[in-house]
Amino acid sequence: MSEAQKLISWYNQQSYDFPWRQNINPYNIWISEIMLQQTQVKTVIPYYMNWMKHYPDIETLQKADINELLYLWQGLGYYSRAKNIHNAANIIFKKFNNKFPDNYKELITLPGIGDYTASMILSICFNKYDHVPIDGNIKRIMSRLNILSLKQETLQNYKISTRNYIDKEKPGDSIQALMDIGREICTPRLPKCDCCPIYKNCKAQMQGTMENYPVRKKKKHIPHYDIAVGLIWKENKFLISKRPQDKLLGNLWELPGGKLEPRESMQECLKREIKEELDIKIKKIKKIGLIKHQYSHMKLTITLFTCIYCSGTAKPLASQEVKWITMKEKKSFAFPRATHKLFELL
DNA sequence: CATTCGTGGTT
DNA sequence: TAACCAAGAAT
Repeated sequence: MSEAQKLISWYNQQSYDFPWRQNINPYNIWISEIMLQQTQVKTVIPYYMNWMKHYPDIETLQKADINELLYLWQGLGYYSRAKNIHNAANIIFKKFNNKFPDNYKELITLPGIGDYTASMILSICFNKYDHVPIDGNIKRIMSRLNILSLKQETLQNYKISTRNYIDKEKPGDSIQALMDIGREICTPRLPKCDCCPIYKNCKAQMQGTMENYPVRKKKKHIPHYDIAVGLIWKENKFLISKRPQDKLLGNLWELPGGKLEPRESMQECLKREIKEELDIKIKKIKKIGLIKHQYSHMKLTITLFTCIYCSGTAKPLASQEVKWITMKEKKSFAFPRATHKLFELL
């Protein structure tokens, strides 16, 4: 029995029944694959269920409002994924006449779909053999099987080694089997080699050096910033502003404020930022509390103040949208996690 | 090719 | 508990 056949036979004995595997079609797999990018299965499941309830197909999705999509995406992270899905749905519906592309050339042109996702859709939905999806799980498995050095860890190398484990009749099942092994068995730490159907081929397992692969790159220093933000009240409403589309947390709403500059107090910072961004003046600044929040590439300490609107137009100089809303109305806007943490201080 | 994109789980 | 990591893509 070939290695690929061993995998298939192992896969058939397993029972990982995720919602996107219950009715396999390009739309379902596409949405699940986008959500699963750099995101754990456990986290994705409730978002996926909710998404399918609201947008069961491409036609429903393409005519949806991006703000609604973002609202459902709240808390998932990497928010440009929602924007990309929306744009891609429009392209599929209009340019491809609502027929999901079944070839690499067209798939790869869609926003948010890269080599991995295109190959995954082709393998699972269309049972195509000629494109091998390489993700973090498969990299880890192949790196351990072949004890690859940092220099050998190239996409092409991964694809070549992975081919040996793909059954020509059932490419989709082969890939899913590898993903399941990577997630459940060949884990980054404490891999469960006893349960692995292909452990006999694994050079790292022979040496007992599994955790050394894949080779870790040196970590980058993560900067830390202090931020001051304000709940600016006018009557019973406060001000929120929409973040620019193509930057961090694009299209999400937040409380106005900004980064502390050298030799500046937090209160001075808040006044300056609000003057710069919105051209308004405030009074009665009072500290509420602070939260810490970590992104992939920076750490923030955000101090929350309340204050009273004094004068000015509240016209955003940076040309992003602003709104005065009541506390009740805030639950119909999409905010990033950090802003939700700030609201919890109240 | 290195950075920039979030958030929550895990050790 | 700080560090690492998760079904990557875009720039």
